[in-house]
Amino acid sequence: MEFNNQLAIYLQIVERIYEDILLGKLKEGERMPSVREMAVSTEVNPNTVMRSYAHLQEKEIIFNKRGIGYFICDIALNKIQNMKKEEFLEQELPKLFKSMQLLNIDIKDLEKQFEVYKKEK
Amino acid sequence: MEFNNQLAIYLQIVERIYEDILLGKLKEGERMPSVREMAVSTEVNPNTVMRSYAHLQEKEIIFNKRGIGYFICDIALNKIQNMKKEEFLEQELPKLFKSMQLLNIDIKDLEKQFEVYKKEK
Amino acid sequence: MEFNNQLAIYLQIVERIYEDILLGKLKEGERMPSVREMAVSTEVNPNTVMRSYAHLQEKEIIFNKRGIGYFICDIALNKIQNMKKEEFLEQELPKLFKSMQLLNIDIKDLEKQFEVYKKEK
Amino acid sequence: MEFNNQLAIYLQIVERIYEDILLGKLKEGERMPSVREMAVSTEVNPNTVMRSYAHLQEKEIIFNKRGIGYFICDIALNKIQNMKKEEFLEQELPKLFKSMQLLNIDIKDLEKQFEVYKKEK
DNA sequence: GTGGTCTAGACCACC
DNA sequence: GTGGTCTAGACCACA
Repeated sequence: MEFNNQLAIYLQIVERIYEDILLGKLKEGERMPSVREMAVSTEVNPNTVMRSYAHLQEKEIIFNKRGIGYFICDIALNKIQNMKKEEFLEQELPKLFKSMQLLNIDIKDLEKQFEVYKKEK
Repeated sequence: MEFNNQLAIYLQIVERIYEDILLGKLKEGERMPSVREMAVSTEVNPNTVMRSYAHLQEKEIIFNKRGIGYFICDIALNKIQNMKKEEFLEQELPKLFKSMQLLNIDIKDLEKQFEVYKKEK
Repeated sequence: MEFNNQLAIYLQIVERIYEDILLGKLKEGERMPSVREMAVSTEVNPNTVMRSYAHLQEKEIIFNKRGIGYFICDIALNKIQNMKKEEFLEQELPKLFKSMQLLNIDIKDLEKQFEVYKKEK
Repeated sequence: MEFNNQLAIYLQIVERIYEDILLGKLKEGERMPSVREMAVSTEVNPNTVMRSYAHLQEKEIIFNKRGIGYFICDIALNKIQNMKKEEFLEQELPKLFKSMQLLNIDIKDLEKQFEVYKKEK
């Protein structure tokens, strides 16, 4: 897995797990890869993965069954959607609009770009 | 001045100066507030302001006249506009579009929100 | 059986057996449920039950007749009572008193609560 | 500092900090010892102290000023009192009463013990 | 000076 | 096999 330098690795792992749940790659009730497995697959120290998992457990996205592993909570998907939506509305959007005004960018420009983006994917 | 804990204080100051230039509050050729003045007005350690100014100097947004102070470069406005546009296109937009797809948000929703935002201001 | 995540499962099983003996649900000389039965009834891995039984055997609360099963020792009740009393006096009480002092809770408050508790049961 | 083996060291440090706040040894608004200082005074690895502090920050008992240190939140005392009271009422007390019934211990016995305890201190 | 992150490696209890 | 904790040591950004 490739990491960028702006955000702590353990948080980038968290973000990727959020995405995987949003995209249905990880489903509620399912078992997470073990700490060690995840450490190997992401080429990261197990401690770092542990930190990601601890963070997710704190946020009640996953929970632990002793000696067995981590599992995705039942309300995980909904919780993440709400969290992300709030983040979007309260942080991303205001920042976006501010940038647009400062740079005199029109909403029409965005539309075009978005079409391009969707086709690329 | 109020700071958010996610970004280094010196960079938050830099951002505010960028904005002030974009909005014409600070004009090319003008003298910047002295480090000490700025430190007082932002309630921050002078070292921190110094760091902001050094950063701006490196980016050739401001320049220093020894013993006199810092002044805004002639090409500052244009430079910032380009920098911000690039940042917008290469970082903000992709992130925005990704969020929109993950959360099933339509570009039409954005338009409405933007109208609201413009009226509020 | 429902388990709490703070204490090892095998120890929670041990605790429940202690209680059953103290309450007379399990009597001295009686045969314990087999490891498999217990595993089914508590919805736990047989290894875990095995561990509980091994723990109890080590404490001389139960003993094993090879090929037949586990039986409750003759002095089990008395032994558990002493163990629990010691635990109560040396660990629970000091912790309780410390909490009471830190939180300014009076012994009178406890009395009232205890009356309520006894009626509820 | 002496640690017992039943609870993670970083949580024992957390507990001691709770107590210090409850006892007024640490006051709201005050700066915490730096991570390194605390590590030396408790004879523990700085990482472990870091973990305690991160935990306390998560619980909004302390907060961080970048480059300066950790400070005790304004509502810390109240928050801890509530937390501890809830813990006491919902966990310690039921456990206590259960023990008392199983062991036939009277509330009068407790009173006497408590008097002894208070005199010792 | 401050915190924050990461790695490597060890050890442990538990299922 | 699972997670959890701790140490030691390094490196970095920040005030």
